[in-house]
Amino acid sequence: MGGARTRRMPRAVREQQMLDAAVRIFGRRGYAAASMDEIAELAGVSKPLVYLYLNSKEDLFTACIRREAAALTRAVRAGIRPDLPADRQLWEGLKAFFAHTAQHPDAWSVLHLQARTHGEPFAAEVVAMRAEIVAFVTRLFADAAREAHRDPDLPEREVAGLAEALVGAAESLAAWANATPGVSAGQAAATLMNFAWSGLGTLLSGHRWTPPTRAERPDGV
Amino acid sequence: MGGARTRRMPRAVREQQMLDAAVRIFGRRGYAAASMDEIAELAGVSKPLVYLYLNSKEDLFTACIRREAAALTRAVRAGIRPDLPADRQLWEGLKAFFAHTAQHPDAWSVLHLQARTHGEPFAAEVVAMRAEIVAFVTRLFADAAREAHRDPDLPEREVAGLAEALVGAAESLAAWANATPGVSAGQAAATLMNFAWSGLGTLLSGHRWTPPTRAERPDGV
Amino acid sequence: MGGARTRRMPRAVREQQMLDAAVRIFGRRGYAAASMDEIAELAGVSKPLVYLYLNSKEDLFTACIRREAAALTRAVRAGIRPDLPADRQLWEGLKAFFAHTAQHPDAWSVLHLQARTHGEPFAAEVVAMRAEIVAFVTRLFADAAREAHRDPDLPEREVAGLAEALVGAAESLAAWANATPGVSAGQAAATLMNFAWSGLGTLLSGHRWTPPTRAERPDGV
Amino acid sequence: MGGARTRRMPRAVREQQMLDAAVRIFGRRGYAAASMDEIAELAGVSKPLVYLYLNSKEDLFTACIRREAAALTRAVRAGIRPDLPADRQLWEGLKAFFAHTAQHPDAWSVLHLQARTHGEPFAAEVVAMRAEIVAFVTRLFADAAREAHRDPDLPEREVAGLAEALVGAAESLAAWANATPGVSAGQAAATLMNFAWSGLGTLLSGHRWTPPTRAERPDGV
DNA sequence: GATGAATGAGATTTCATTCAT
DNA sequence: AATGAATGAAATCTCATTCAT
Repeated sequence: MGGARTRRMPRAVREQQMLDAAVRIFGRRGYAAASMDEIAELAGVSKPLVYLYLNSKEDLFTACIRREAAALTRAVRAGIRPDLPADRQLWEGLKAFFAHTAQHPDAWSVLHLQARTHGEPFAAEVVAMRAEIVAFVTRLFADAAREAHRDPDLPEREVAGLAEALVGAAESLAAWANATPGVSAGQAAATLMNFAWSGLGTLLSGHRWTPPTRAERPDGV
Repeated sequence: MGGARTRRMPRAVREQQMLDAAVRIFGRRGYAAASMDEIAELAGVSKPLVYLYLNSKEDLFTACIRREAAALTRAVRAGIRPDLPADRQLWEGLKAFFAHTAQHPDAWSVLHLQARTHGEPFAAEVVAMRAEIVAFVTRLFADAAREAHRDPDLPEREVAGLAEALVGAAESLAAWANATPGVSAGQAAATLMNFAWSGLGTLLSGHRWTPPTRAERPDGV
Repeated sequence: MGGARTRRMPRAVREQQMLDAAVRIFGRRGYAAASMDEIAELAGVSKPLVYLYLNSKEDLFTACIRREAAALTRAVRAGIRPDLPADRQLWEGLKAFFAHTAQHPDAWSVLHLQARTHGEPFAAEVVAMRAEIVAFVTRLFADAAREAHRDPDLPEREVAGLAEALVGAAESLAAWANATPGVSAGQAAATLMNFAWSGLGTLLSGHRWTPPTRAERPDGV
Repeated sequence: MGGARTRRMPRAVREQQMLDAAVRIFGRRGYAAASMDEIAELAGVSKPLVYLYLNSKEDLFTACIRREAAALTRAVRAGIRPDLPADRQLWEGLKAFFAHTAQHPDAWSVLHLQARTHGEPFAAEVVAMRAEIVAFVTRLFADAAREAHRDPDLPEREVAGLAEALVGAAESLAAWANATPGVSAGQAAATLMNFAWSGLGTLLSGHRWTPPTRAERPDGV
């Protein structure tokens, strides 16, 4: 009763402990370099139990990715008020994103680095999550155009590219913010908002940067 | 020269063949999953020779990173005319970057993905390369401010963040352009220029997006 | 009794269910490849119960062998009328043997194949059963000699060899009859009777095949 | 030079040593219970070398079966003079068979017991070898009929059954002869010849054992 | 300059078996 | 009477690395 080392726990609880340990090890060592021995030890159980519950190293990795992808999207969605204007929604979403990745760096490593370094089965899980976020950002950009009462004449492909760029920048800044002491989630979000929203506004007002014509630089790549 | 199966070649040539093979395998399988057997076979030599020339798996990986980081920075630098205005310099640099990563996807995978998923010794090489590029972009931003004859009142930390965001967006777009059929290096560069340069211009003119005050959202994160 | 999933049954019944499952798994997979997990699942009980009742994998295997050896000898004995002449007794015994092995192929596999591929403890059980059958056949052969009113001058060792050969042929034909569609127990028995009883008659009448003398083949093995 | 423990030998030699060890261990322990560790140790090499040369446990087992099946058929064929009459051919073949199995009991165990206890891939190898031998015996039986200038009126299926029975009896006697001290290959062969050839002669002369009619035993199985 | 032969160490995975309820 | 939770021990297999020539 109230003892120190808990033995014999219900399966659901043990599974979460195992996933916690696995995310930490996978996030720090990478999939291949992570050893099931180490994960089991960190989870405080024997290796056979990990296999009994999670089946195989691949299944364990997949379970980690799924859990953390769900947690991240849940966190971002929870930060958003759909009734606010588009810029405010993006701002809240970015803040939630940077806050979550800062608080769960190993999980972020699993999603951003480790899962992508391996074949389709794993990468596909992350691609799905990313697609959801890119779609959300794309919708916000369209809303912004409507709110500005402009017919922006931005082709779909370009909007998709812009959303890609924003999400990519966010992913990159997450790593930067984590690695640079003194940079908070709010600061990272503000930097990105300034960059992105200003650029978007300029584009919507019809001003765009155009590459030099071939006449000027006939030797272009 | 001449014969069918070339044996006995000068060391420098053999080494490059080994690095070629290693970049391909490391880029596709990842560091841990790559096997020295496979690399040696692809290089057309025996394993002991790989060890004789490159010492160990770690050293071989480091040599790959160094060679490809140098190749990438060389390619970007070669694309730039320092006498042109800042926007044109950035445009040329981005075009060169996207062109090089598209032409050498395995090398880009080694630098962008594989090197980062492993401990300090490897990541450090890439960090150095990235720092050089970020510094270059930061300088361009400052040049742009001077050219606009504005005292932008942009604190250094923010400029660094912006450069970081731009480089991150570029890295992300490189993967996107490689994976999306029909997107050329030029198009990826144009998308990014629109995003970044327009935003930068707005910032320089003093307009900036500001987060809502605490009064409005007292429950903020 | 009555409900869908029967729980809580008397020990004797549960034990037979376990043995049924074990015979099937052991017969198909072999001793070592059979897993206690699979046996427990097929028996519809939990693994600890199997251990509670049958003690260990070895004990379980031994119990299977014993039960099936007893069942086979019982079946053969039940087919025989001791008051009939020797040839008829052999005929009935063979028919019963082929019928039983055809109806219980997994049990036959356990006795004929699996038990023999393992060390003394298991093989011994089968050896005992086999010895009983060989002794029975030997007795029949002796009876046949007496019935024929001949002093056959067959040394004991040779009779034992003949009985051994008959039983071996029967075992072999059992597998053949099981594997060859359209061969019934009666046909297998008839084939063997023709082979064995005719040969025995010839031997009893004093005609025997004699190997060539050394003079003819001085290089014999 | 002329040292005690030989290291560094050509691959072909090492492979044979490994097969020797594997046959011994597989023959005594069975496929599943045999451990690659034990085989490697008995062969005097490290485990990785076994895998390098023989690929996997399954491949190693298959290689054993193939080698020993080839050796056994070669031995039997070498013992036969095709220009002799049928009975002499059978006699020589049986002698060679019993001599070979007596001299290589582990190999015989691999072929007769272990290979059959496992799935198709392995059993198939032995089935092929056995089919060859059964075909040879069938041919001899037909030759005997021709030599006796009889039109035996033996249906093919029955001849096949007889050949099966003979081969089965031989297989069984091989184990018996190995286990019974003082029984030589020649004695085992003589016992079987007496049994088989006499029976065959009786059959060829038209006398056959016929089962009782249903009228006599209406309750037959 | 180049390689066939060989291995120590460690990876994932499975299994028979027991404890606490 | 019965079981969910848990494990020690060992299996197959792979890999980076070296030796002797």
